[in-house]
Amino acid sequence: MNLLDGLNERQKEAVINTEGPIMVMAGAGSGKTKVLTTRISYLIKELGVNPYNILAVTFTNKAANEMKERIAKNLDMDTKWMWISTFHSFCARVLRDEIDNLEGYRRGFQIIDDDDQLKILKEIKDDTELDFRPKEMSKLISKYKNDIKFNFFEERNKDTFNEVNKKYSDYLVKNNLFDFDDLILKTIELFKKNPNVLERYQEKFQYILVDEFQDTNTPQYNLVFMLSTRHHNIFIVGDDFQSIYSFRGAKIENIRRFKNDFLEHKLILLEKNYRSTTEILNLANDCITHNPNQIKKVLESNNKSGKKPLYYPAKRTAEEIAFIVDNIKKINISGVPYKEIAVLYRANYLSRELEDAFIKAKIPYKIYGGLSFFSRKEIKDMIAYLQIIINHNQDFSFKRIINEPKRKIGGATLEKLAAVAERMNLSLYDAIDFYESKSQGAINLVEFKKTIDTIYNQIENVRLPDLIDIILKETGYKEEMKKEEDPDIFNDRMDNIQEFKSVLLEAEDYYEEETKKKLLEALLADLTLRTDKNDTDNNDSVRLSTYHQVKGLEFDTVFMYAMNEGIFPSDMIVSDAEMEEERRICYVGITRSKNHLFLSSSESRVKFGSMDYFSESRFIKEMKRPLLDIFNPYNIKTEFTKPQVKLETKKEEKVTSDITLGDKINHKLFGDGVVVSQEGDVIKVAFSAKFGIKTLKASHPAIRKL
DNA sequence: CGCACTAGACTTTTT
DNA sequence: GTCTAGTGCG
Repeated sequence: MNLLDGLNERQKEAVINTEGPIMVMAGAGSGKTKVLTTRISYLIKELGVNPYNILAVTFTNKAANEMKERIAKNLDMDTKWMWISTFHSFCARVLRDEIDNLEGYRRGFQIIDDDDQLKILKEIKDDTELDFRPKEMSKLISKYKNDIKFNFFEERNKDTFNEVNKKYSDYLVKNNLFDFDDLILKTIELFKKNPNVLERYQEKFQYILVDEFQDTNTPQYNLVFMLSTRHHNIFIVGDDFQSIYSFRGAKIENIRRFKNDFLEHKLILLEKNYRSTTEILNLANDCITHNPNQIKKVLESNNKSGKKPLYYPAKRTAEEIAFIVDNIKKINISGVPYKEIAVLYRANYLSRELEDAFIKAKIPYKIYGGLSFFSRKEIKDMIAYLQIIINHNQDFSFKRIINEPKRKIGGATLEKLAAVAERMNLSLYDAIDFYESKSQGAINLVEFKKTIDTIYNQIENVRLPDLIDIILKETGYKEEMKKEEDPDIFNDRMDNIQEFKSVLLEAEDYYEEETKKKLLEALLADLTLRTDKNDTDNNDSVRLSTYHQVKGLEFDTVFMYAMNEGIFPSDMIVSDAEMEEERRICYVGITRSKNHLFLSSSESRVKFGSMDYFSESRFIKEMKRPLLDIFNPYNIKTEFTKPQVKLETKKEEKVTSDITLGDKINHKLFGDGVVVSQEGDVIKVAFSAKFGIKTLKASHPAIRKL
């Protein structure tokens, strides 16, 4: 089969124009991934380019893996070793190979995540007189590193920042650690200070491709720019309409910068949308026209027609949610699997109220967001153990697990040990040999060292998953877990560890290093970058998540929940530029749907524990009415009335909700009856023979307790 | 050292 | 409402 089959003219153009800088502006659903993967396949198959000479960078592991898979399929070859990766793992890979050229760092460096970063900052706070909030500081440090502007309220805060920032980066260098931002920055530093190294990579990467270009920040742009100056074959794909990560430093201006840096570039527009119905596209196009500073661009319809998006302005969240639940059921019965349905919202806290309703309605769902698999405590502990086993000198990991499980090695003992290490210029682990004391602490330290040595001596002879079992047993970790946690949590944690073991099993095949130790080294270096959420189980459930998390995905049916002013757009927005980005988030939401789109709002809702009133989102107000159908169960005018009645409704709900099993009640229409079942607000009532058993809402005004 | 209690935060977050 | 960081006590 020909690679180019099934591509439209524009897409083909983007594939076969292999030489020189190319900028592809690809609208939502216009076949961007297809173009990227076909282009790489084309380079290899038709032009005979060595895969090693191609570099493709993305932002998520998921996108990188998907590209690899598609190319593997196209060319029927193994692609796991190709340079198709996230910005961060690309940098990690370069740094691992070139670390000797980077001053201050050594082999076996470790990458830390946000959690670790916070820990270090707390440590700095405890060790100094500096007064700051670690969480706040970590945000500032990241902003600083990614060239994001920020202001200090007071001059002395600036001094504090500078001092903490200095201490923090010294800490990282001393402990041979990189945070996520460092991976990019230090790679740039490496290239700047070693022109010969840079030249090698410039020479190597004859073809460079960048996905989601509108999301690149300044350092990422600089990195890509540096690499491409030799061959100039740089291919970027982006969509300024979908730029929603400016808070992470992403700069739409990079598109303009690219035009200036590569004046001879060729521009290709992909505007033909293959995803959504005409009705959905019309709404998306209408939405984005309200951004004054956006380049005009219209998604062309695929002439696939469907239903108009349906908007429900509810009075109460309960009604709004009932609308969603009802429609999910209907859509599902009509043949759409749950996993093709998504309920999207602006912020994670909005998922709670939905979750309760989904449980009651017995709709399978999955919430995305929250802790990633690799940031769970037990997993991080296991990683730290592996780290310390193969590299005893990792003080950072040492500190994490020295008293985990509890070995009665407390702050005092550790401080003394740190002093010894400092004096003799040793790692904490090696300093144990010189810790001269007869205290219990000393005995415990030696005991710990023995345990680690015992495990170390076994690594070459066992399979990696078994190594975890050995750690669990030898260190007493499992026993302590069993003792400390209640059975449910214990089982949960063991399940996670089991999952981790399967990751290790996979790794044994994946990596080609000759010793177990080297294999582990390579794996551990990658692990922190594997933040993909537990995405593996492909059971059929509705997806609940934020708009940000579904960028790049598509669903048959999308619900846009809580379309209220102050929620979406968020009330944290202050500038016009931010409001435009907020509108782009709305655009991203709309364009996720293929066939059905539902939007809803509620006049009253509970935010942070207290009831409040919200007007409908400006994004709804500004949508041209003919593009939307309004759902109106009461058949009254849909203009919002001001909420005088609301407090009463609330009271009523409280008064009547104490109806439970066996209660006698009166219903305005059905007369007297007895409650025969109750599940939350949902009750079943046995009325007289004429009406039989009815399922009702306990809080309904027609019901009165007798 | 580890707990229990209180005060405060609470938008998004590809890595 | 719910989580978590920080404090203070046993």
